[in-house]
Amino acid sequence: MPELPEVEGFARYLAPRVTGLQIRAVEIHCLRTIRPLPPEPFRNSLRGAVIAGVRRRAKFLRLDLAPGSRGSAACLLAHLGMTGRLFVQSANLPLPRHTVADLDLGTERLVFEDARRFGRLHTDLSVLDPLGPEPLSDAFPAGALSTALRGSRRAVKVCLMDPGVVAGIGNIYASEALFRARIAPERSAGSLTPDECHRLRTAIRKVLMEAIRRTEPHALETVPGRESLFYHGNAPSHVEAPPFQVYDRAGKPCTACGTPIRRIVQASRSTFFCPRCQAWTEPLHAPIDLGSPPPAGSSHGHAHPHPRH
DNA sequence: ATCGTGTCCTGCAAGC
DNA sequence: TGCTTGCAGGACACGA
Repeated sequence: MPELPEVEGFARYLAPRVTGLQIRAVEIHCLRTIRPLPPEPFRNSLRGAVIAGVRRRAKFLRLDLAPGSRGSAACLLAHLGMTGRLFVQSANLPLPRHTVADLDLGTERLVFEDARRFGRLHTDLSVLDPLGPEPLSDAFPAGALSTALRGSRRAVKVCLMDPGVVAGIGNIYASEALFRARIAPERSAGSLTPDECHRLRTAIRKVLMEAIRRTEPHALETVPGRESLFYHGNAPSHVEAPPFQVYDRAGKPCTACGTPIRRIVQASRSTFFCPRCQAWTEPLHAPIDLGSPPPAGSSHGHAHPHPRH
């Protein structure tokens, strides 16, 4: 699944390859991908436009279109969903099996491949409006996180995955950041102290920056003709597994203390954590059941007394 | 207003 | 071997 670091990798890979090229035609192979627009206005708004640059916002890839060029759209936004890839291949090569859309750029073709079809294409910038601060930007100051979490009774892990709180943190890096910050994922977001918020913010930036450094552009380049995905869980066998400390490591020893990593389910998503390093320091609560997710409607609220008061 | 859950979708792995 | 089942996940819709 492409998370923020992978999307950043795509932006860096694509920018030098498509900037300055004109979109001659747009092919939509899966209508779902461009919902809710009907396909014709979508195609027309892009046809003739010249790509002025590529950048990332949250997990969106943003292809800016030159203002003076034909086409009414200001930009093309791509969200890769779970299995999306955006890459350039020679126009005379056959399209991959799961191509959902492609742009004719002359001798090159920009291909959007997406096996599970969770990805989306937009020309409407307003989809970016509800997004919270960019975790790696200066607009994510130390106080921003504590302000966003204050008063929330939701679990901090669930809050981190809310794009309105911080943009672009997915399931993998939410678990990884909480481990780095040594904060239990089930803690209510509003119960975090300013110091814990500061630690969490530092951890978020650290895990994301390290992952961006790991993302190898040439791994994105070798895409045409390759069916397998390079994301976690689908990487070719010669690619080293990402050095996650807790994600997908249930039952394996914690890299810091050796305690088996535990998996729980929060908001229908897997959460991984070390029960010792991320020990719950709030007032007494019922022990967490080992290995199995908490029963639906469990007494979560009762088990965690109000912090303070 | 806030929060939790179900839905979309398909490839893969596990179990029978 | 071949089938069924469950799981993975971001964003969004919807109900409590």
